[in-house]
Amino acid sequence: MDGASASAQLREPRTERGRRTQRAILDAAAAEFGEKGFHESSIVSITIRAGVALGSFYTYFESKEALFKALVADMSGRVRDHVAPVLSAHDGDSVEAEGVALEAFLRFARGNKEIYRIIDEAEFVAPEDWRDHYVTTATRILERLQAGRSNGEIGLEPDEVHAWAIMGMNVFLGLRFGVMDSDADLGEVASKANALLQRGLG
Amino acid sequence: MDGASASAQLREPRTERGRRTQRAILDAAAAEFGEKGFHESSIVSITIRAGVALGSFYTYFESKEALFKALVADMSGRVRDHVAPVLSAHDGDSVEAEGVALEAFLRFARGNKEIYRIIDEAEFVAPEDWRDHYVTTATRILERLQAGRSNGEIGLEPDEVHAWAIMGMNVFLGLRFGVMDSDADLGEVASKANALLQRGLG
DNA sequence: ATAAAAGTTGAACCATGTTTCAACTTTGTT
DNA sequence: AACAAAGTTGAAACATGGTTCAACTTTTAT
Repeated sequence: MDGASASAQLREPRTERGRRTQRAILDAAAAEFGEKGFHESSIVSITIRAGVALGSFYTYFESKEALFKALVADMSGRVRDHVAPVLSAHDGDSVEAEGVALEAFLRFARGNKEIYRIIDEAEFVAPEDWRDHYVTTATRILERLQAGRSNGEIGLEPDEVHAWAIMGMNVFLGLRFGVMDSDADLGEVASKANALLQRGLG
Repeated sequence: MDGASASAQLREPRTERGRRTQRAILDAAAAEFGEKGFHESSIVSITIRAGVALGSFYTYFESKEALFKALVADMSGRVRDHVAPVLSAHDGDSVEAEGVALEAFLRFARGNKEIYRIIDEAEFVAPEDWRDHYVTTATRILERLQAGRSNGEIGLEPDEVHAWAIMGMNVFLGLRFGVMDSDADLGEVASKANALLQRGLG
């Protein structure tokens, strides 16, 4: 998490020890929120898990909500950072690129189930941040589609509708095959979904 | 809400007056949960909104959670009851049928934003019920696809992957164009999404 | 070595909001 | 009309858990 997005919080740590403590709280919180959700999680339990005293929490975070928001920003960035390199390494067709992005996303979801839940729960706990995350994601998808369109690889004028449709598809597939089911073959899921995008049902 | 799905609750009302009170609580709760979400809503506030005393709540509901669950079951049924007739009135191609279902769903979402939020929030408040809702919905989609496949109207062997992909698409389009944006032309959204399913991006 | 700055601690404070309950009122039945 | 069953009421009990704070320890800088 960078300093900019952390504006709502208390002081950033000034020493190495402080940095470790803040990190421990952040990690403990990710695990706790991921398992129990925001409201079932408690600061007491998070600080115990982090191995620090209750009071230390307020040295680094203004409130339970501020912590959650910091986490959403952090996670949102991590998803992006996981998908982006896979995407820029790929140099095929741009519809295919969506399949590659989906597979990367599915793997990320499976490997980071708690992150997935945190972003989802932000819809209710931190609606602004949730909205930002999905608006940004949809915009990135749309930009890719538009690039593909000018290449002539895409047969229709891409639109916000298409971007949100693809994003929704990805999110639900992540939930079903990444999070709910740990055994599904994610490559296969991605390629089936991609075939749907490529050629449709008809 | 029917008696069967209400098993977790307290007594069903035995008189007309009781029925009215329970209904008032249910309606007030739908509005309140829809606006504020589960945790920001309070029973005090719900009963005030319903115009009944705090204590009356416990005549009809075991707890705040039981109320929420009753509501999820109720809403889930209402979505189904809104989409089903539209679907059975339609007798065209089965890919087209998905477009019709989507448009009905979008209209429902726009007209019942609170219901939408309640089902979504159930992922965290009542995970079992949430799961039931989406598993059931995906199953219905898959059955339609399979029927279309045996008609020869669908060019691939349909799968849980396709069902969840379509469902995710629908949910996100509902969120973006039904709930977040009250002006979008839902017929247009549905037909763009349907064109995507019909012929793909390629 | 020393002082200031940074960080740590956990008990106590406090706000919020769910749930209980016993007295009371209305409705249905004979 | 008289009784029982159903429903209503809201104050008070209760639980939970977020937040504060003043004493204390560690780190950093001079």
